[in-house]
Amino acid sequence: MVATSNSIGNSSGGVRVRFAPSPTGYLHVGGARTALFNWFFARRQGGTMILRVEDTDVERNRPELVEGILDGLRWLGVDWDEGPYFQSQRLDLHRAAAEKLAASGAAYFCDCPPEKYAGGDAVEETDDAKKEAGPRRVTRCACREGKAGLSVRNAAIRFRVPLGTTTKFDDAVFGPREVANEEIEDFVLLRSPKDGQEIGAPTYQLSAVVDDIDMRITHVIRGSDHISNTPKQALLYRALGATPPVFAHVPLILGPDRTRLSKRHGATSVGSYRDEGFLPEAFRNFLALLGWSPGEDAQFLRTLEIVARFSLEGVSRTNAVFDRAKLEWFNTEYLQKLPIDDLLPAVQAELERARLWQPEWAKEKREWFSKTVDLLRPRTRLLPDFSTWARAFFSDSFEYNPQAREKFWKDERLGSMLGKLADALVALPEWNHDACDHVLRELAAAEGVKAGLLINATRVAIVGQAVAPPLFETMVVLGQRPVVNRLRRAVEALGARIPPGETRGN
RNA sequence: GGCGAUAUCGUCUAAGGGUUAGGACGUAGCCCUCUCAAGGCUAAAAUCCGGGUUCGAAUCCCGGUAUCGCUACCA
Repeated sequence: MVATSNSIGNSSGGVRVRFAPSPTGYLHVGGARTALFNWFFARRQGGTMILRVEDTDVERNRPELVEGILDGLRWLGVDWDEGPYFQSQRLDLHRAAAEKLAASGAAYFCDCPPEKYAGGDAVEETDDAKKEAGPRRVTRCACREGKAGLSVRNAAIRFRVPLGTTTKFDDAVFGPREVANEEIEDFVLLRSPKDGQEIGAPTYQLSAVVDDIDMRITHVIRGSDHISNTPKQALLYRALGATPPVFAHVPLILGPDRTRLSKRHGATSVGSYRDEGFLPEAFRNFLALLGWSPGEDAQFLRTLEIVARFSLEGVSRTNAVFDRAKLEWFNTEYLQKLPIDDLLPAVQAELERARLWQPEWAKEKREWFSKTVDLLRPRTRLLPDFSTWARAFFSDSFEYNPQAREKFWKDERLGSMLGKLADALVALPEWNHDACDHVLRELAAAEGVKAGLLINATRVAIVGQAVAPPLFETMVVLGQRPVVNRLRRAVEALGARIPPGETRGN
């Protein structure tokens, strides 16, 4: 066992999983999916979710990024029961483990230059001749057998991989695996001390295993890029006297060109999807189905349903391409199908962001707000649509969409007709769908034009868009006074379009 | 180069010896219609290649190919 003095973890059994990001960048979609799978599994099993920040790489760490990663997780709806723990604060535990391994002979001091190991095909430090012949072997240097004159003071500690045998582990996704130990290099546990340092820094392999043991992790769910590291870790577990956890490697997420998802493919950070106005639950649903299948045809799965069905058996072994079009489809599904009360807070946040929000919409005019959002949502794709495309529903200050004017304000008679429509509407004693419908169609008949001409022109006049909900429902939520005012404003806009004294051809 | 994994419509996937190989996204068309969506209907679209095993293979085995991963004193 590892030192228990500053041990974490409780004594109760049950599933314990962790998400362990390193703060070298933002939370990206691959990490988010890994976090999500851990979380689904923990929640499904009634287990414990632990967050651990793997910040052992002093060179690349950016501590200021940690908060952003946590924000991304919170937005995703991934919560954790323990942590965040920081590996940088647990170095003593890791070092103690390395020294213990060195003392027991499971590890050894090595002062060879790193370049010797990099590239990995130095057969033996002595003869170059053998490089050409035969299959390449993993580097084993003389330090392994106790090199003479070795200065322990500035040496690294390497794990002494036991030769002549094989290392096995079971993967819940990929099945049983076995590798010959000859293929496993004597990886570094503790880096050589930097100038002025008393003792070196632990590596990922060491820290991860020591912490997983100490935190009593039962299931390591992580990206399949770690599958090749796993034999090393299995070896470490045993050398430290611990039983390896269940490993579950989930396939990687690829860009449309089938290479690993990266900045080149555009937005890869979770934050950018939040900023674009995706709903977290839609994003979760999309990510859940990338590399996992419930085994039936269901696509639209609320989070609770996913948790209820999640199992490691359903995880795929094939890397998956991130398909933005499908993500957008999920978002429109949620925009349309969510119980309206679940959607309202998200729309409110969007309107607040756009400085369009009126507090009364959450109080005495809540009913109106709910109806309006419900009317708008079938035509929205992203949250900002509510404050841009649908701006006229929440503000008197809006502009006429140029394409809409072009398309529906062509007819020269429109100026006078919209004026007459305003006059007729202002006289209406009751403001409802049928009354508006009746007035407009009467006018169209009297003018000898199709109702559609007037309907489309009116739509542009009152909401500024060519695309909007059905007109009479729109008029009802907007209200009588605003509709009349907007029609009169449109009459002016239409009049201004044609300079006085000038006739216009077709 | 070495080691490993993976391979079903363009994409995500279902089927794990016997199915017209199913669903979803996207695409195309039709219906609906006051715009545009939504919705409904329809269509095109796949078992990487080659060998085996078997009465029968997408499914099991072998080889090839492709892709991805690892091959750091990064994580």
